[in-house]
This record gives sequence, C-alpha cells and structure tokens, in this order.
Amino acid sequence: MPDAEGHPFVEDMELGAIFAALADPLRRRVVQILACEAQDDTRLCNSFGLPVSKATRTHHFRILREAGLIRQTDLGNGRSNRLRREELEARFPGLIALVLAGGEAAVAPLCVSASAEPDTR
Amino acid sequence: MPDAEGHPFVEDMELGAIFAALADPLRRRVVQILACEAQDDTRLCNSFGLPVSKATRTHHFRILREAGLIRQTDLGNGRSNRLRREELEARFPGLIALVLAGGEAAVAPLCVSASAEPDTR
DNA sequence: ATCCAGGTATGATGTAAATCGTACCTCTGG
DNA sequence: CCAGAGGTACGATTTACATCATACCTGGAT
Repeated sequence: MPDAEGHPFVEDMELGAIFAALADPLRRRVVQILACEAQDDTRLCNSFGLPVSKATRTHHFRILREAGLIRQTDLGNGRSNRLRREELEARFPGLIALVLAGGEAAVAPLCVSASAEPDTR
Repeated sequence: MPDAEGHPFVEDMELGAIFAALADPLRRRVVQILACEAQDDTRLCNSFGLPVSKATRTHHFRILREAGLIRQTDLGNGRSNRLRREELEARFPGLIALVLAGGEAAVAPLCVSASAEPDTR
C-alpha cells in the first residue's frame, strides 16, 4: 500500500490512523502549522519548535507520514514536509478545517514564525 | 469541568481527547451507529454488538463520555447513550460527517440492527 | 424476597506508544 | 577533505491503554 517512502495512497488512508496521529498534541501542532500556512508550504522537520529530541521528532513525523497527513521528500540532508492538502480534502473533507478549529495545540505561537531553534534537548 | 456524571461542557471539549476517543475502531463504531441513526437516538451500552467483555465496554463508553462525544443517562439498571450531536456540531463542525465518511469501522453491519446479543465473551 | 440483566469498580496483565541516548548516514560549506 | 547540520535506525525505558475476571450495585420481573 505505501510507496517506497512510506506514503499511503489516498484510497488507503485510514481514519483510525489519522485520528491516532492527530490525537497527539505535537503532531496536531505540526499539521496546524502546515495547514494555516499558504499553499504547498514546505518546511524542515526541525522548524516546528517541537520540544523533543531529534529521535522523537523523527518518530512523530513518521506517524504523520504513514497516516497520510504529510508528504516528505528526502533532500539528502534535511527533509521537506508538505501537507497533503488536496488529497486529504478529497478523502476526508473538513478534516483540515477541523484540526484548525481545535485551537492551538498548546506549545507555541503557531502560525507565526516557529523558528528553527538549535537542537536544545 | 465535567458535570457530576462526567460530561464535559461544550467549551471544555478538547480535540485531543476527541481524536483519541475516535482512534479506537470500537468507539468509532459506536459513534457511527449513533450518528447514522435518526435524531436523538438512545440505546443501551450492550446494543452495539461490541466484541468485548462488559468491563471493557464500560471502559470504552467512559472514554466516549469524557471526551464529550456521548451523553449518558443512568437508568439505575441500564444506561442510555445519546450522541451529543448539536453540541459537537457547534464546537467541531464537520466532525460527525467525518466519522461517517470514514466508512464502517469494521466490526458488523452498522446502521442496520446491531441487536443486543447475550453477553457472550 | 429473589433473581437476573445491565453497568460500574478494582485489580492484573499484555501490548503499544512516547521518550531518550547513541551510533550512523547524507549532503553543504569552509 | 573535514566538520557540522538535518535525519534515521536501533535499543532501552517508562508510561499509557485495551483487555479480562471478579466482586459488587441497582431496578424490574417473577
């Protein structure tokens, strides 16, 4: 079902996995940030200000990717993250709006610059 | 925040708890059944055909109640369950439609009679 | 009064999830 | 070429969750 990089096809996305992914405040925050940015925004994993270690960050992005919420592109160094907006809207209309409606997933400013801080922690 | 029976107020509902509750296929099924029935449908906990023990069933209904998805009324014996449809729609518009859009949470017929079977298991 | 059906409460148990440290890989910039 | 930044992989730990069995409570039917 998933492609080589672990992205499920739209028709294989599961609501259970989506909900499980969005149940975590950190992951929900990532989606919120991507969702409230302009079209096709692309950012690196470390640019979300997640208060966890690198290893844990990778873990969270994997969950998001495997649920189908984001599409990741390997740049060798760095990895770009993009919300799968249209696909999600087609398969689960209203999902993204809902995540946005949930209010800040309490961690930081959000739409404003979640600047990439050094790898503290 | 919650009232005496453990129901959160609309304004206290949290998207995280909602998503966590709906991540489980059994609980999602309960919500689907309630959602696709007519207005203000009320059913007992054992009428959903959940393939788990009584204790586990109680557990799942507690999660649903504390997330704000259902409202339970104690009847002494038995306990009626009702989807908090309008309140949910006001707070998280599109949520219910989304759960329905997710397709059958693979367990049984669904909208058709999930008849109350004897307490096997 | 009894019994039973529907639920809750309380542990116990097994599995899954979040977290981290460390080691490693891949590009880019001196 | 070497150092460093961005990530992944692996193993360990700790916590949360789904599950059950058992004991108990409440109201309706017999």
